[in-house]
Amino acid sequence: MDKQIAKAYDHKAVEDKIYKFWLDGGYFRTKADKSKKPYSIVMPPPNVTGKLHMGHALDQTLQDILIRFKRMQGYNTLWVPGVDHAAIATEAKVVAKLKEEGLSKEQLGREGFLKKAFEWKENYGNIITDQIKKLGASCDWSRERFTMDQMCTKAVNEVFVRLYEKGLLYKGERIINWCTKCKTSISDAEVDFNEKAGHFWYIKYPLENSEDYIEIATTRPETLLGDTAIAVNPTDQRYRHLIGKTAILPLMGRSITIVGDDYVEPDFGTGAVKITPAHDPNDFEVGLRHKLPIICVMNEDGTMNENAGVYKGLDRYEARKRIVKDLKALGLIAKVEDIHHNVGTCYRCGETIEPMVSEQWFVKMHDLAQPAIKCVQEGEVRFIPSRFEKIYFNWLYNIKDWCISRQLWWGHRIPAYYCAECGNTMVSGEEVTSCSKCHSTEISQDENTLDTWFSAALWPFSVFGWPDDTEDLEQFYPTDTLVTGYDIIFFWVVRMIFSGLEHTGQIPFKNVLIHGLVRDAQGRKMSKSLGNGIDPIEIIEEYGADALRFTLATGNSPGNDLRFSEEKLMASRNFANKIFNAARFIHMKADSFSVNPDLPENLQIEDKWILSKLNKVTQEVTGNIDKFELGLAAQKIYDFIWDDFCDWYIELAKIRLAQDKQSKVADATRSMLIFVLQQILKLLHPFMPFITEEIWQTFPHTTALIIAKYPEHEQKFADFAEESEKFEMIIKAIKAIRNKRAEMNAPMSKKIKMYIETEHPEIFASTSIFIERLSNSSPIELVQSGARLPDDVITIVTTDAKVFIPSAELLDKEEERTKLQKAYGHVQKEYDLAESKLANANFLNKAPSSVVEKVKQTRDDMKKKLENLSMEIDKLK
RNA sequence: GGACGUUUAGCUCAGUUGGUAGAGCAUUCGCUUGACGUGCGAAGGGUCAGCGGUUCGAGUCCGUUAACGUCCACCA
Repeated sequence: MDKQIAKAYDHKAVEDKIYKFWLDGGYFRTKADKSKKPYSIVMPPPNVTGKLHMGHALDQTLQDILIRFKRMQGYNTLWVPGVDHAAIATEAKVVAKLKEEGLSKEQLGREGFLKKAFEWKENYGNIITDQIKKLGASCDWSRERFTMDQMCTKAVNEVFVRLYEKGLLYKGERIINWCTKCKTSISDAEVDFNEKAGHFWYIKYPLENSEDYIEIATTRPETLLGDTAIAVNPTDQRYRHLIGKTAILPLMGRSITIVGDDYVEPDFGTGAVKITPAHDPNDFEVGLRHKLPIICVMNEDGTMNENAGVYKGLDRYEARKRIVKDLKALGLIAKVEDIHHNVGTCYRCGETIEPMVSEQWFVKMHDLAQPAIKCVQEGEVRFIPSRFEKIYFNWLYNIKDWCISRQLWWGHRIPAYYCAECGNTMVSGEEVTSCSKCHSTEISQDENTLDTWFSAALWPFSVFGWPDDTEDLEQFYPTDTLVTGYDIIFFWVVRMIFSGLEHTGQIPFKNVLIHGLVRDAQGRKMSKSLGNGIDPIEIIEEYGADALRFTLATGNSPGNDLRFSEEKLMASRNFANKIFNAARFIHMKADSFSVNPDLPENLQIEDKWILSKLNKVTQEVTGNIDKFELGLAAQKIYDFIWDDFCDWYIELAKIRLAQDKQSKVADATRSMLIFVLQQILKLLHPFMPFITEEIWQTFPHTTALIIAKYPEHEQKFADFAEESEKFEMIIKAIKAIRNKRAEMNAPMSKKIKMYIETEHPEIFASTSIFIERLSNSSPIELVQSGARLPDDVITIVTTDAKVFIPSAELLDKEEERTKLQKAYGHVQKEYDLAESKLANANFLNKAPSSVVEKVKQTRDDMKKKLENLSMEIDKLK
């Protein structure tokens, strides 16, 4: 630190250097060590080809605060970093890149494509980890994992095999969500419902052997081609007689039956529903109940297939237009309504989802969900804030089977093998080369890959080498805290919990700290399409990682969204600068002064005051962090540093040092400055690691700050409470004098004369130098009640003292009297309130005695003040 | 349709087991103070969304209403 020249903190000169220092020192690396209590966090893995956004920055900051705090408390801390292969997202990016080169997936073939994808991963995979480092994340990079590395893949295969053998996995034809753009199935959780404008077409289906029609309404006329029934509610008088009858499917001429089913709501639409089991989840269920044929009329790319008759080959929307036109021509369109309805879209690409019957792999969820519900109900896993438990339960109570197969190449290939000879299905973690039944070698592996979240669900234990019985697993699993946003509770948190319980028999983590979204200054969600995203790296460049971290950690509470603003960032940067300058000052005054690790014996009252405050803030901050109230903790440290330490203690120390540089008192003050600064650096380190470590190292030290012991509550400091309170009287007096001076337009540059009347003359006498300097007064005179004073004095009344300032020339009696009367009114109100409480027998009986004592104290104080004030008001008459 | 969140100073937000409200920014006034103007000293500004209840006491707990927002389900 160039303490002679630099007046402002330069984060650019510090952050990379300090990060390298930590890395070189191996402070992030952890060994399993049974003699120490473990504390572990597994990082939610960002997408391997992604870029750091503010959401990550928040997430990582919170984790790093917890890890650094626990590390300093002496825990054996481990923070495991890693990245996710992000199946759809990455595959889509690679496909887009290939397209630029005039290539397609299909042209390259599976192996060729995967080669390209791995190249892509190698090129871009480090970007995000480098960015995480910029934030100061103290994770153990020697344990960095990738969801598709060998270790994780082993876990994925093991889990697949176990679930299969347990009968919890099945392959079957079910209705799934199909994205025609990504050309893959996606799970229910991956469908976003967006309101879109559409139409409601009322279509007449002729009844067989009749002139009559039955009218249905649909938003997707093209699915008509796959209709295999019409359903009505069995209680519906209008249609009851038609149940069991047959209608003719328009355009196709097929006979379809009319069935009765409770699913149909008589009041909606026409009360009759076309049933397309292959293209609607509800219809699929109806189809199962009535054993209806399933006719799929669409291809994977959203064009109509051979079952679509003359519409074959047309895109689904083109087919829709043609079908409507043709129906119109036949006079079968009764009416068309404009409507707004919710349309399922792909969460990745935004394309309208096509529900479609398809053969896929599913995880049976019911049995897996039960222990996951229980462990949260019983408090084994705790959500912070707890309201998210409700959302968690709601999802699990209504859970449906999880479609885990994806028609992608980038991901874990499903370890299922099929025999071409006998059709046998074999599931194995090892490659299968011959059939276990017929010994044929005509074996092919399933072409599909697994949902990204399938591997992510195993993350908390796969990173430790599960299913092997590793030291890491034993020491660090279950992990302590998972930190993540509320947006992926369903995708991820739920699945990790049931997976952990099922496969390891243990919960994956004890606490789930949920944070909100980072929004822009207008409160909008940051998104690529809006272009309102703020790049954390640019912010770090301009303001520093410490400032960014502090901004993200303060002024919000768990689970709530936070608005990102430049103003807050500036305030955080200014805070860093404030600390830097405090340290610079201490270097100037106490450099080469070796601090005695034991505090000096001759502590002054102001020393005891700051130690008492420090002790209190230490205790509170530790409690707050333990309760995940990181924002509160940061705020308290901020206030202590800025207000108590910088604005008061350092100012007091200046006066002490100026008194007599050689004295023992001055030596003690120098010790104190260094001691308190060091405690401050420790307290703040988890929040602002770079600047604190940097300053720490400019003072004599035995260890790096990152592993220094976090301050603890000290009884010897707590014992200073009484004296500390006495010193508060002096602070109050100084504040009151300054206040009055400002009011009276008596600038601080003008020296004034003061007399003080108090019941605590010894305190005021011993600290008179502070009062004189900090309110620019000539030596104060302590006077007794009733002492003779100059005629025209302004009086300042505090609880503990009356301060008289002779300043006839400044005094406007009338104005002064008005002010005093106003003050009297305020005090009177406070007094009355206290009095009324004390007159209330219920209060006296029921309120805790400490509260009663406090109120009594207030009443007495206010009474004294009132007396003083009224005397002064009288004098002014 | 169901659930949840928010509503506190001009703005953005804190408020830890209930003990008559705080910060940052903004505004106004005063400071060329030997760490820092990215600073120092001060001031103004709030019936804590409305109503009702529990309590000696409610921003804090319960009920209800309103506005805004989010999530889940989903109507063919």
